Amino acid sequence: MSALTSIGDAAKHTGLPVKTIRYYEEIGLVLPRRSANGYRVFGPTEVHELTFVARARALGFSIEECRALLALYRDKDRASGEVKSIARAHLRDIEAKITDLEAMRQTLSHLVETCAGDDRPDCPILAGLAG
Amino acid sequence: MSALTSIGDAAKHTGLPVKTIRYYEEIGLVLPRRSANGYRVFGPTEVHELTFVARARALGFSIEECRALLALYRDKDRASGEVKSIARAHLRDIEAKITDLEAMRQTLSHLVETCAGDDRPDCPILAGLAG
DNA sequence: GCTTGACCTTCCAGTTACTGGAGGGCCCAA
DNA sequence: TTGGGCCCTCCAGTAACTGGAAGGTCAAGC
Repeated sequence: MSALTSIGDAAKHTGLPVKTIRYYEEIGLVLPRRSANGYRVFGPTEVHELTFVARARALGFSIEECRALLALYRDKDRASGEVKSIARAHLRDIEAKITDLEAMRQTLSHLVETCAGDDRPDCPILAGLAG
Repeated sequence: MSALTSIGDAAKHTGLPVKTIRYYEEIGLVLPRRSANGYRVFGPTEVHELTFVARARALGFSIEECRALLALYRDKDRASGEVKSIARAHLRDIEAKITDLEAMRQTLSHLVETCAGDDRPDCPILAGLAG
């Protein structure tokens, strides 16, 4: 099956855009080999790594966090504590973002509810923003 | 009081960094006048507009949304319906982001909980990312 | 043998909203 | 006159792609 794939096939397997896979190579995240004609060639390892990165990105990890996680993923002798501490730090970031967004949602939904939203100029939203 | 202020004073009044205020001028958002020596001069109107933008940004509105809101803020004949529709669209964005982040938090906190986080290499977090 | 189309390649520019820094004026107080 | 604290402009960098131009490769069809 997935012995050696082109970038297009790797994209289909991972759900990542072709452009993104090229970008990941450019920044040294996942490095394919090259065939005689200069085309990128992805082995099963590289496809797995791309899948790994795609999932980590979907969980909101930054590229640098992905780089660190990928290094641990490759290192069969890693300590799971290292992985966990990266994940926990990211989890805190996510929770902080949720808190911020909840506050925005609260304020904004209140403003939206109190605005008539008709042809008249009076507007509690603008008034709220003006302070 | 706030008759005419320098950029530094405008920054203190609005809580915005000086650099950000310069940037807002550069993109045509809030345009101060200039004094004879080339320094920016902010009247009460500009200071109010900067405050308005600062609040809108704090609620997560993009610069382009701020530009639209500011145009409505300036237009005393606006229809509040226009403001409300911008705000409601943004509210939907915020809610969508919260939903995404909640899903990430859910998945990630589950992975974190199941990881021993010690010196051993076995790691449910990495396993989960690998799929 | 030649063309067509779907791949693939590189390189360059743009996106969002700033942020940092270099290099240099202006102005008031000691 | 020197110092410090403002102010100015311009340039480059950030994160993570994304779009587009210009061109090479390869198999299928006429």
